[in-house]
Amino acid sequence: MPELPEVESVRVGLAVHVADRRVAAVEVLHPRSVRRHAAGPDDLAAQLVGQTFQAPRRRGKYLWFPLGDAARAMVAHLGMSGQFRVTEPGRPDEPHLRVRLRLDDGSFELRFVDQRTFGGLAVEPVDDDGVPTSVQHIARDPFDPHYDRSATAARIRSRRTDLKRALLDQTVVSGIGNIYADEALWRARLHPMRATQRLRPVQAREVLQAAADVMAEALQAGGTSFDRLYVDVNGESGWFGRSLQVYGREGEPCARCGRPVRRQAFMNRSSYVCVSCQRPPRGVDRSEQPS
DNA sequence: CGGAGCTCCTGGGGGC
DNA sequence: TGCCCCCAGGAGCTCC
Repeated sequence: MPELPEVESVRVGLAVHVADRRVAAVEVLHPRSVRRHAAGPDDLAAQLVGQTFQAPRRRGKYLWFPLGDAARAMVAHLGMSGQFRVTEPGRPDEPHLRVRLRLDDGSFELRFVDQRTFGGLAVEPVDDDGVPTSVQHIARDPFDPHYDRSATAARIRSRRTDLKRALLDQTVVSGIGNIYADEALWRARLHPMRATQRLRPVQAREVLQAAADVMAEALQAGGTSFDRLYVDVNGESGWFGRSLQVYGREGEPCARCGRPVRRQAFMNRSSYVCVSCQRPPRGVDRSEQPS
């Protein structure tokens, strides 16, 4: 699923194609994909046509394209399955094509394709820092030059919840999803159910550093795939899951200790842990269902 | 306001 | 072969 490294790959790929391009026409093929644009599909199109995209920006998993008027931006979230494709006009529509943007004189198209429609596009005002309305509540991510790891660690420890929940909370630290949360926890040898308030400061800092490291490595490798839903902006499958040590590896030996990786139900989704390396806190069964 | 649970959505896969 | 159910999960929303 697209987490920070995947979204960053898309941002870099799109920068070449869309920066300084003018929007000639917008066609919304599925209203759900623009549901975050409160004024509706026609208004979205009207606000975009004639505008020029500036180089795309990103915070966490949000991507946005500042418009030439510098007062607004087109915000994009890929959700579970969103993709951008840059194509020539006339290429057959993808089965899950949701929004088509014709750029320049119509010589090429930017297509938003999204099977599960968890993602979407909207046009929003930006604040003095250029951050769109719907992104303002999102915390800075570990790649942000103003990201403060110690402050983020303190914020995690001030929460009254378990560690994985805090890592997934985009208002605490952004960009981390289920996959990189599991990877970071494994690297830091911390169990997902550890109480945030009982963590030592160094442990909170270490799991954040592990998250930053694993995401940087994934970005280097071109993002993570294993779900062919994700392709880069030109439709080429270029993402690899090779750096994942625990996620999706139920029953396989832990790369550190050789004991089998376990899959545990957590927050209505899956967590992959080595219960030998990642000691469960008291009260949590080491074999099954933590919550 | 913080925390937790619910819900949106679609296609693939397993079971029968 | 066909059908049903479960699963994947980001994040906004609601409720307490």
